[in-house]
Amino acid sequence: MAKQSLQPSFLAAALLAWYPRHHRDLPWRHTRDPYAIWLSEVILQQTRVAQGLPYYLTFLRAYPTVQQLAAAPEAEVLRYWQGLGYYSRARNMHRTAQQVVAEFGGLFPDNYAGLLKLRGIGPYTAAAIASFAFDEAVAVLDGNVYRVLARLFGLHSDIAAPSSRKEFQAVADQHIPASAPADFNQAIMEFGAIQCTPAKPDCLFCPLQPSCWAFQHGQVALLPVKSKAKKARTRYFHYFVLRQGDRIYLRERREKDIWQGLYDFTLVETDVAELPADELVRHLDALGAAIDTSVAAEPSAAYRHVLSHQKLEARFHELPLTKALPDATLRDLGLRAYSAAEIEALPKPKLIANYIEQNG
DNA sequence: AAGGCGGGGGG
DNA sequence: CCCCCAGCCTT
Repeated sequence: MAKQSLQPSFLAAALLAWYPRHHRDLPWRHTRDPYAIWLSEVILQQTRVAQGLPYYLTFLRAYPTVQQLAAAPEAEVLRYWQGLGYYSRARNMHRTAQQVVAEFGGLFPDNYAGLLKLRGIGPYTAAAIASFAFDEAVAVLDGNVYRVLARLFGLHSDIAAPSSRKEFQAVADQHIPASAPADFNQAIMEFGAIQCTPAKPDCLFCPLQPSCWAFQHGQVALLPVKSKAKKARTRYFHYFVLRQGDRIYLRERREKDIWQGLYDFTLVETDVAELPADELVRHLDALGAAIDTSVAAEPSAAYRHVLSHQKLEARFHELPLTKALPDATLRDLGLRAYSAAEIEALPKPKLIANYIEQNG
């Protein structure tokens, strides 16, 4: 078969022909509302469609407009985000909603450059909103697009390196048609998600197979080039589940660390798996905690929780209190006693939500 | 440029 | 157990 040259109009035509026959029917593809598009794109930034879809529907029902999101308490916004991860996305959305309402009268900027200035909106999300909501001809560059372009054109730059962006963006911008920027962007991402997948791409039935550099050179499995992330470190968390009656003490995580803005129990972190017994006693004394030692139990088995950059090993010490913690302790540690209903409404890391679900 | 930030699915 | 999936912000 003769190799075809991959001209801009040819690639666009092929993708635009492929898209209507293969694309998934997803709710955010039926709206031109920049607010709804923004929400879907932020959720999809680091989340699979199957995982993000229910969150999109629930979130949009809770906050149908940017005004309603802006007026919500941050903890409530985070509670809707619970389980999705990368919680700075929700915190940034909340702050940007407030800015859009306060400074722009509730109207989003209608172009790429204006959108890019907003907190939490980077090159990808700005291009997505600008093209989907406002028909601006700026190409999106996400993981799918990197992969498709690397294979089609034989681009060997490391896609994990920030410096590669310019090269890929230039190629993508060269191929996006001014007549259908939104459909082109949807199509090339969907093509990467369905046809030109990371593993075992469907080259046999690919309309671009004759003009695909990687296929013609037997390098489909070698592209894109991507340097490896470094290994995750292990952290050991020793949680104190301080209970008084049917209430449990929790605190908001405010430090610059994982799970900012979410609630968990007070804890001691060590670099060893087991907390030495004398360490436990010392910390409880420091808390001013009056523990019912007749009920106090051994710590739980280890709960392993894997993040992309950290491996957590958590043990939970169930500690029934005979009286409330001293006010000074509550102040120092930011602790407060919450009822079960209050705890349900608080945003919590998956690890903590799982533990409470299993242990009341 | 490098590091930090969650949580899934599949082999 | 390993691998893969990734955009934005801060430093």
